[in-house]
Amino acid sequence: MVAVVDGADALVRALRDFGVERHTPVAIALAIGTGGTVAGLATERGLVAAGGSTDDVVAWVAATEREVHPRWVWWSREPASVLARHDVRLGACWDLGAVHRVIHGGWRVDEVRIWCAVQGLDRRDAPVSGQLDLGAGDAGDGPHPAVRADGHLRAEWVEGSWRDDADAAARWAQLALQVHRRQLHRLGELDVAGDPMALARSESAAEILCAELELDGLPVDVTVADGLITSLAGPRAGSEANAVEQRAARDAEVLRHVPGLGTFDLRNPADVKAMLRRAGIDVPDTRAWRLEAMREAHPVVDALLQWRKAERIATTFGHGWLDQHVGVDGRLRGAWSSTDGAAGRMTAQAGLHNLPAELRPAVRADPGWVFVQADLGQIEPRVLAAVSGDRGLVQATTADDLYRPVADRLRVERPIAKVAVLAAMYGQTSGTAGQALQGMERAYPVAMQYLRDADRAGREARELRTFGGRLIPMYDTVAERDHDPDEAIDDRSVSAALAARGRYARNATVQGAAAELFKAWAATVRARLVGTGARIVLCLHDELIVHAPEAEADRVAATVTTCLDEASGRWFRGSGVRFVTDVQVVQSWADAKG
DNA sequence: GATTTCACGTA
DNA sequence: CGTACGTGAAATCC
Repeated sequence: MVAVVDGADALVRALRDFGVERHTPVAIALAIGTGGTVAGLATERGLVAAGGSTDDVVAWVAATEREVHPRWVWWSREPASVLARHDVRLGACWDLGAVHRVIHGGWRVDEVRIWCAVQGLDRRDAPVSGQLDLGAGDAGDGPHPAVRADGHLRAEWVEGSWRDDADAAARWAQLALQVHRRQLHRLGELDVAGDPMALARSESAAEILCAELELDGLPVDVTVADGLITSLAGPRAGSEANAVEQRAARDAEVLRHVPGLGTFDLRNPADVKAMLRRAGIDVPDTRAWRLEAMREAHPVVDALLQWRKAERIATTFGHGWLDQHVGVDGRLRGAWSSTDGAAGRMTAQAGLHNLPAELRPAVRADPGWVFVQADLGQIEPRVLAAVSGDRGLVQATTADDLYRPVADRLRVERPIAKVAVLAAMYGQTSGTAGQALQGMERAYPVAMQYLRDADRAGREARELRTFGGRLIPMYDTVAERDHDPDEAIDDRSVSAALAARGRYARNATVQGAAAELFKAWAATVRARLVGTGARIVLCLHDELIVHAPEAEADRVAATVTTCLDEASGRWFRGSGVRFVTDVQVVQSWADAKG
């Protein structure tokens, strides 16, 4: 049954006919077509097809949000982007792609992968675009117009043939609802200590957050940015010839320290290595940390390191970067991914996640606005305490500075304790960490056992999930080496690869759980800020920046703190672990003191 | 033209 | 012989 509607009241009325009452907990699938002029909704009892102007359709969805406040189910974040562009920010959602990544790991996702996974189909058999859809799998009408008799999605539907047709959009939404049911079932089967359902919800919310981060952007004062870049890398080049001239001038500052030794391309590491050797400095590579120790050996080293710094700004974060990624409205925008390939951290492009500290003064709140900047303190060891349940480590989290009680327990200085804890989590065995690790083993055996189990799972390429239930993908680097005929497979390289996998798995369990907590926190903050002027404008692994009107600053700061308690309470229910955040209200990112 | 290597910024 | 990511330049592969 498909109800065709042409207004907000009609839409809500149609939903009521399907048993969806005001504020009943219900999932409604949503597909929004071309330009937002077409929307299809699906409930368990019936479908709704809506068509009109973009403003109309957006308004109808917004009305449904107000009236029903459902959990919106969609294939991907696209509807959230469309709605956000029209300033409609929804509350709860279920993103099939995000949940797919939880269940199956990795970051690549599309409708075909999602569908094949829940239907138990082989993706390689799926029809591809351009192929005539007349194969054996296509005999007669199936139960759904988008699904072939062999169970695969029809290529033209995957490509978006439904987008101009409200009725078809409703059918597309119907499939989303079907996938949602299957994902719920699959999550219910997972055997993990955490709460996969809660993870699915917060990972879904992170997708909306990404859509909004892409739209809103990070406030940047272009004038300040321009000044900083100019002081660090020189003025904006007026022409290509001018740019070449500037580069040559920068290079000359280094090369003048090695007169008569030949000419070297500073952008070519092999050339740089040769240059240094001529100057009497022999290094295996020319990395900064290695050259740092050689600063005194020859003046060219210091000049080179300074050159590298300026070159970095000039090439990656120079005027070109500013022009390309910062809009005329003073917003730095890049694509956001809610999940990286390994542990599930958020990633961002356009330099949002690796902006050099020197440029942070340019990240400024608008006049009359402020940044509420918050970061999680010592998140990884606290998360380790929670996921492992090590009572001693849990006890240590009651301190503002977790490393203090750990140091007391290990009977070492605080810096040693810190190194020991980090070494355990990262799988480091060399250096000064080795000795302190012995103490860790005695003091926190449960946490250490947890890490060792992860390490072993990684070495053995066994399936491993984070506390919340995300599958950690295992890349079989040993097998990959087998395919390289040039490389001898000696025992050393095999054991090195195994050790690397162990470290990867060890770290991914901790980093992954931390990423999940962070996203749950960010999602909670986001939900709490809907309806206010404040917006999350940056997520940086353990740090959150909210752009807020000055008058709302204190309230937002309190919200950020409260939301951490809420999120961690849901995440690590009853773990007794204390999570802490340092919240600051600042005008510029550079003013936030770590 | 696409992929790999080196380097370096962030957490 | 601590992990992850994105980016740019040059070398390298095809």
